[in-house]
Amino acid sequence: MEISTVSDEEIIKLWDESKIFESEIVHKKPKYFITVPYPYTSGALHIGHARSYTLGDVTARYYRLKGFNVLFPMAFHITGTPILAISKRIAQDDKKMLAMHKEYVSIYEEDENKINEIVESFKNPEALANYYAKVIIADFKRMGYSIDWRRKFNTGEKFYNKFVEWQYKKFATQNLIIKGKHAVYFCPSCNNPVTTDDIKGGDELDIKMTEYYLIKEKIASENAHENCYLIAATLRPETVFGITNLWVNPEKIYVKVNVRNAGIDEMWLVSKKASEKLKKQGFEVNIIDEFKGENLIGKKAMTPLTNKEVEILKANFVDDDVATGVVNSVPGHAPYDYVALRDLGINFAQEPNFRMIDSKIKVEEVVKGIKNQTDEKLEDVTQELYKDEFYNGLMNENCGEFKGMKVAVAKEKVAERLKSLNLLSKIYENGIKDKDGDVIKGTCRCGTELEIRVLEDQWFLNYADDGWKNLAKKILKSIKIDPEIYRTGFVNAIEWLHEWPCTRNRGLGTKFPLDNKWMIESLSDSTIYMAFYTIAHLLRNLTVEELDNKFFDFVFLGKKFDGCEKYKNIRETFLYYYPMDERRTGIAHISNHLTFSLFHHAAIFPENLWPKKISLNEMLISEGKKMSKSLGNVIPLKNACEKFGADTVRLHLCYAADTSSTLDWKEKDVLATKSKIDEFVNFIKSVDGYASYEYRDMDKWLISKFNRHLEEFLNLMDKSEIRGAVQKIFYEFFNDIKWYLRRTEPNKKVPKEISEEWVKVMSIFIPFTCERLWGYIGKGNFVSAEGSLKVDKEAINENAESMENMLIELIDNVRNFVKLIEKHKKPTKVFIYFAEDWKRELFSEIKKGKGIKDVMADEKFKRHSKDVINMMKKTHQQDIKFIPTIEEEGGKIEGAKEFLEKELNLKVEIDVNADYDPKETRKFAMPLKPAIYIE
RNA sequence: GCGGGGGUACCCAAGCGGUCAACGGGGCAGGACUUAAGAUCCUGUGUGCGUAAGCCUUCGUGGGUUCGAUUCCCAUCCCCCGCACCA
Repeated sequence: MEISTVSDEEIIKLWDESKIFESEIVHKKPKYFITVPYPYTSGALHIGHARSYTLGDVTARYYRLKGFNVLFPMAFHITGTPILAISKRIAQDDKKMLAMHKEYVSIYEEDENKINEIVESFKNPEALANYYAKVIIADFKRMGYSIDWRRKFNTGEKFYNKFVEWQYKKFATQNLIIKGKHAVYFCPSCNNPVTTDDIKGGDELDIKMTEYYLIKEKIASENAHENCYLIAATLRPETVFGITNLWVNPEKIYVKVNVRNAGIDEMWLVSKKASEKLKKQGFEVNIIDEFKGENLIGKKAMTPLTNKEVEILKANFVDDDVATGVVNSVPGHAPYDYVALRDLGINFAQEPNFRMIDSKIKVEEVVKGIKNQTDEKLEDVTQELYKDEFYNGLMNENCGEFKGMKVAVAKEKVAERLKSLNLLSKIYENGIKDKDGDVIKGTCRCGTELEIRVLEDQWFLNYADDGWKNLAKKILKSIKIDPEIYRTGFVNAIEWLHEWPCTRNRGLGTKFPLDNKWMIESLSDSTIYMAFYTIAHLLRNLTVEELDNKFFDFVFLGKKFDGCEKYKNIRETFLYYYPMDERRTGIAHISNHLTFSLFHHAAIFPENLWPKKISLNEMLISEGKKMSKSLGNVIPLKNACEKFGADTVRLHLCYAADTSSTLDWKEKDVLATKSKIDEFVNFIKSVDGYASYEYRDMDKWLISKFNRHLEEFLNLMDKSEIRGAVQKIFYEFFNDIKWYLRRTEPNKKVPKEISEEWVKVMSIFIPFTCERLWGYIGKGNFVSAEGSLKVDKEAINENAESMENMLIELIDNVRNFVKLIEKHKKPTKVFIYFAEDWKRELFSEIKKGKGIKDVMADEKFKRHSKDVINMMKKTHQQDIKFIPTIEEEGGKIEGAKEFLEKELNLKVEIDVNADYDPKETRKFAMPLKPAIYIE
């Protein structure tokens, strides 16, 4: 087949057949193992996904071209609830979900019936995952990704489960997994915990739960033997120092309940509704007595830490369905309390502990304009005051040992203190207050309002473990981060990570090996799977039973067992590819996935197998806006490929922005990239057919330029500065080509060697185009399989480049003057003069690093002292690379005389001795910068 | 508030102590080619001045360090992202 004319699709087929992207051990060759996170198979890929993958593929191709044995694998993530949630909603005939997936499927299918049939099949989560995996593979191939597909798998497959189980058993033996309490959203009618995917509007709304601190305030009881507490709920435990009274709603039902706390029975007074919530949130609660709130009014309770008796007052604004229905009144710092007391006509400002936080904004000031406790503005001023106090406020002398502490710090400290005195507990409420003070509560997709339950036996990865943290820090020290600016992100992430709940009640993936009722959470099963890639295809030949702990211990850690010989090649394969040389992904993953990956590598693998480099890129937006379904500006990857061609999409993703800035996908710019590729094709084709011949000067210049750009290109690629690399080898070299063509017209012969090398390098970015061109220029095999790329350093000719540069600048200069002169008369002739020999000698002195004093010692310079000082001021040692003789300069211009005359439309007179110099312009001439006179 | 990143010409965007009036792309204007359009190529594109190698003012704003700052330091204003159990 004539490859020079075939379509992208046919090239993909040829690549597949030739297996050039399948990597096998080659001991003589250096290897390069690069991965990009596997996609989640719940929908079609869009152009935003393609950025990381394309940069990953470009890197893979780059190293392949440099002669590395590259492994670039891919798999699919199906762990977690989203796929299940979609299936369920499709099964329930959810219109929105159906429409969305019909749209996705219609990207790939034309026939309406077929589309419906496929979406119908999505009722089965497995079918959904498989379908999208299939189309993603097609998309990746269409994009020309050089992936070794033999290693693909999905995270629900048995052999992968075995691998993850092995990993978690390892953590268990290292005591890195702990068990504890964890609050979750729970749907009472579905009878299971829910995640974002099950919450109505969960993907758009920010549904969160509110964590209330329960503060136990001792209250007298008829029974002197029991410990009885009024349980006030607050978001601000540090304000206990400012409590002047308590609020209870007289109209609502309250209860006295027996709560068993750490084996001790206590009596709590809370609203009846609160008692039910407490039960659900893991408290052992028995109702002893039930009464109206008014029964509590007038009684006194003791505030903790300060041990002050305060009175319970009535307040109708207290909601018995929020937390406990008992509220601390802190008028000095809570506008609501201030206004409520003012409404009651109670004077409280005399209380010695009225003010307990010093900050700029004062409660008395913010409430000035507030009419009464139902005023809507109260919410605004509360937020304003709280924000100021929290971030800028300091605890004052009323706060005992906490005096002088920042409020933000004191909040934690006071809570800890109360906890240690057994005077603090927590309760969770559905929803969090938004900016307007409205509580947005989570509702299950089934329509039921969610409640909060506290799970007692949730499993956590204990990232707070000091030993583990230190290992993660150590790994970070040794790993390369590109661009380096993101390193602090990792430092912070490692520092802040603590217990991470790593199990879920539901979802696809791997069962938690220590407790089979749990599933491993989706971020937690994807931390060291890069190691799995190296051997995934070999494991297919084994039975699942064989993949036990011994097996993985041997393959990954080298622990031998009887019969391990059989798996020697698997161990060898792993060791050949590991450690991973590079992981490429978006910066959004720094705070979780990537940092988890560091932790897990550190815990499982020996130091010599830790990953070597993480390369990162920013996100992508479209025409200045974030891509989102609601804006309808999501561009499916397949559509982009069809519209612009995969090569254009690839090159544009590489060139349109630096990796560390957001890439704005603008159609206008994409089209410009496309036409640049067309230009490239035309150029390479125009080269065809010329045999090698004696190089002319301009050929040497072009070869020099090419090699210089190539050298810079290699440097930039090694630093993952892909945009800069493209600019050098494509855009800048293109400008050189244009110049070359102008200079050598009409004899448009470009050295064939350059076009070959150029096609090779460009195949990294635009592989389809280059594959065709490779065929066109008569090379066999695939350019994508080429494994050599060398800079011909010998060919880089600094002097030739400088001389050509002189010419370019000369033209510029002449044009400038022509513009000026044209206003007065029509120029016809240009005289060119060259710098006198003494200037050349002076340059050579400067180049040697001589100073003014050294130079002035010489009589021949002293004569021109004024000019010498001037020149030395302007000219720096490092700027002087080459000092030609007058003859060389003259020769260069002479050789280009015809060209100059044509370009400038002037007669050119080369006056080496400046015999005719009416305005004495020769004095302006410098080495490599001839002077000109125009008339 | 904390943490991170950033503010560069009409727009996007590189530069991160001297070669910078500032790479590259887009746009715009003029020219070549063409019956025309398109494509392609060339030229120009901060301002004001100059028939001669320059001068003036400019890289958010205001200071400072330096022989020299778009680049370093300080202050200040503005924008974006993260602050978690969500993939």
